Amino acid sequence: MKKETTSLKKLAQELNLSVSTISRALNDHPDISDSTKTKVQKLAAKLNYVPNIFAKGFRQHKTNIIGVIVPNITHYFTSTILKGILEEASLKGYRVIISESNNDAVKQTEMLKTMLQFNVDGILMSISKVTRQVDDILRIIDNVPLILFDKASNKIPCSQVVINEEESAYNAIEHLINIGKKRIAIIKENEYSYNSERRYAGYLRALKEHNIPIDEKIIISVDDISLRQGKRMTNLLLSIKNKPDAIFAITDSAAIGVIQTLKKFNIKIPEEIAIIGFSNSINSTIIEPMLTTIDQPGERMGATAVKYMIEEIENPNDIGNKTIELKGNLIIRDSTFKAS
Amino acid sequence: MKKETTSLKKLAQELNLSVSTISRALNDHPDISDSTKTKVQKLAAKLNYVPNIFAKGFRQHKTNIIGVIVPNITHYFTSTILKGILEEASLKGYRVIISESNNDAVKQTEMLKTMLQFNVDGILMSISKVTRQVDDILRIIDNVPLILFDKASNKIPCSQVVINEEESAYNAIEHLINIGKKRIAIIKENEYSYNSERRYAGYLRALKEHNIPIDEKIIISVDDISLRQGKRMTNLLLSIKNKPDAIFAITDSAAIGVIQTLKKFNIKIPEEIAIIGFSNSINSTIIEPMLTTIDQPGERMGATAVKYMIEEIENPNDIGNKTIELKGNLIIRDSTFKAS
DNA sequence: CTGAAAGCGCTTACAG
DNA sequence: CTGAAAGCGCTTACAG
Repeated sequence: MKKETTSLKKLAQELNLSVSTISRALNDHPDISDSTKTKVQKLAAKLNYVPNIFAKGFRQHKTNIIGVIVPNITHYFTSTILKGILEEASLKGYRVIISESNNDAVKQTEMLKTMLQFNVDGILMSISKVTRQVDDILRIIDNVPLILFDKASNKIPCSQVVINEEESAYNAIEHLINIGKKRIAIIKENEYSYNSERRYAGYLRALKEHNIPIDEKIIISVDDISLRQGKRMTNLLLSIKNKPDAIFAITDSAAIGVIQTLKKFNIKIPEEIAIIGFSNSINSTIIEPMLTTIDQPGERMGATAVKYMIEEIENPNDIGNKTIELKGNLIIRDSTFKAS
Repeated sequence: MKKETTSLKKLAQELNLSVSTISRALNDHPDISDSTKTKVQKLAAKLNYVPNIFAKGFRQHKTNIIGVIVPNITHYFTSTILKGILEEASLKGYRVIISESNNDAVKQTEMLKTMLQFNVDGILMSISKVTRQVDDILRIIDNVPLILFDKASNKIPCSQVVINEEESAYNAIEHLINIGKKRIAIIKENEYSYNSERRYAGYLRALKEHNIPIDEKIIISVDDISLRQGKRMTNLLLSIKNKPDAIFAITDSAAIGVIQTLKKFNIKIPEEIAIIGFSNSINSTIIEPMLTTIDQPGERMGATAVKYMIEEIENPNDIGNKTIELKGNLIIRDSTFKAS
């Protein structure tokens, strides 16, 4: 049973003032005398008054809630982004409603609709891998500010906060070239995926700029870029006659599968085959040899997305359409370079 | 700029009916004729009507929002619990607001207050490690259903969903005894922590029931139970004259630190020293040797907590006060038992 | 079967 | 400097 909560009305009765005056006093309105203000504020504190955000939001068409949709909350990188979102939002007085799309486009649209129903002030989204139709998403944009992060899309005209995926991948490949690797394989995603496409583009550009021929036979695409697939694809790569001398797996977990398989075959890492992943997940320092990878600033990404979101919420006229790129950072470890 | 949304009023005007009738038709009220109902529902669909949950909730004193407070969203186990919470809540038509306490008791109280301000229908919480004062929490209980999960407290009279921590630890220690270990160290937490206390209790009971003397010298307490501390404490354990032949670290990350240090000193695992962790995190299968640990059903814990929560929300008279224990599952791997 | 009216807790233009 | 009143979008007891 909910206890009776103190409302403006109650405070008004207690002090023999009108509800309007109480409201103004609590909001520090310039019209109200200081003596009244302190009187009201004291009583409010004493009676543990908490404004009813719903009534307020309902009245002002503002809820101070930001909706967030991510494919999978249990991915470590995603959870660090969420941490950044929560922290920044909390600082600015916003609450966050989180939903998972589970990489299901239909569910994603559903979530978007519910978010609208909850009158969120804005939506932050990392789009599902299988989002082919963006029509549903575009329709939402009309009603409420939307900002995409991490898994973005150039088909959607809105602000986007991403990692410099292409450049990071480029740097990774260049590092492999610098240590003398000449035949560099990539394990990427099959389905259209923003991250995969961008990293693949960086891979291609690096090879081209260094005049290394591109060989389709060592460009491997998989459905889901998992540890298990990393293992399977390594078996495949080892079976071709002209083996690669380096493998760039576009996620850490796949890269770890690669390492585990190479170790099974007693292939020397990095001498025979070097490996690079992407994400700097915790695992990348636990696998032996430790994995060279690209660190992504998750918390900063989340905080940045929230900042731009609040900007748009508070200035509804200039809806943004810029892409903010945060820098990934190549972390060189034993899987590409032996210190000793 | 928000587009004009369709309200009951608009539908009413369009159809020359009253707002009351529209409301009833949409809610499938028995009083309304079928013909009116279909007419209204068709137009609503056509005009893309979405009810304003705030007006509704405001009116009915119900928001269909569940508040969730956790110490740290980036802990893998926590994120799996959240996944379960999100899924179950979504199925039942509830949204979830998530906040992090960062193990800060003051912030935790703040979060509780904000949750109340947002009129959440109920609060699900995993309490911060440093919660000494539960007064603030107890005050909240009066206003809204509260259920604790994972990090619980017997000082708070409310339903709690936890793992059978004590029994799981007991099983872990018994397993060590079964493989012939006689001098079993534990690395646990210093500060009061529900999980640590329960696991420690299981450790003590197992030793007692198997008539193994308890030796304070190999009962190690640390401030934060991290990988780094796992390493440091292993150094300490190796420095004492009568070394342990097994180490139970109450988290996987600490256990991994233990393994890494033992490997550095070329100590054979599990022959010389066996190791058990707790959580079955992803890391536990990547470290070599793979870690024996206790698997905790995170998603099920989250879903269970939500189920009981909705129960309490919908039957405000019988506030629960039971403890639901989910079973952890000992997963035996190479760090305690060599298959070959 | 349908409608008019009150009210949820708040803010704000208007009046004094 | 303060108050009375309208209204945000909805539901529901009351009336017919």
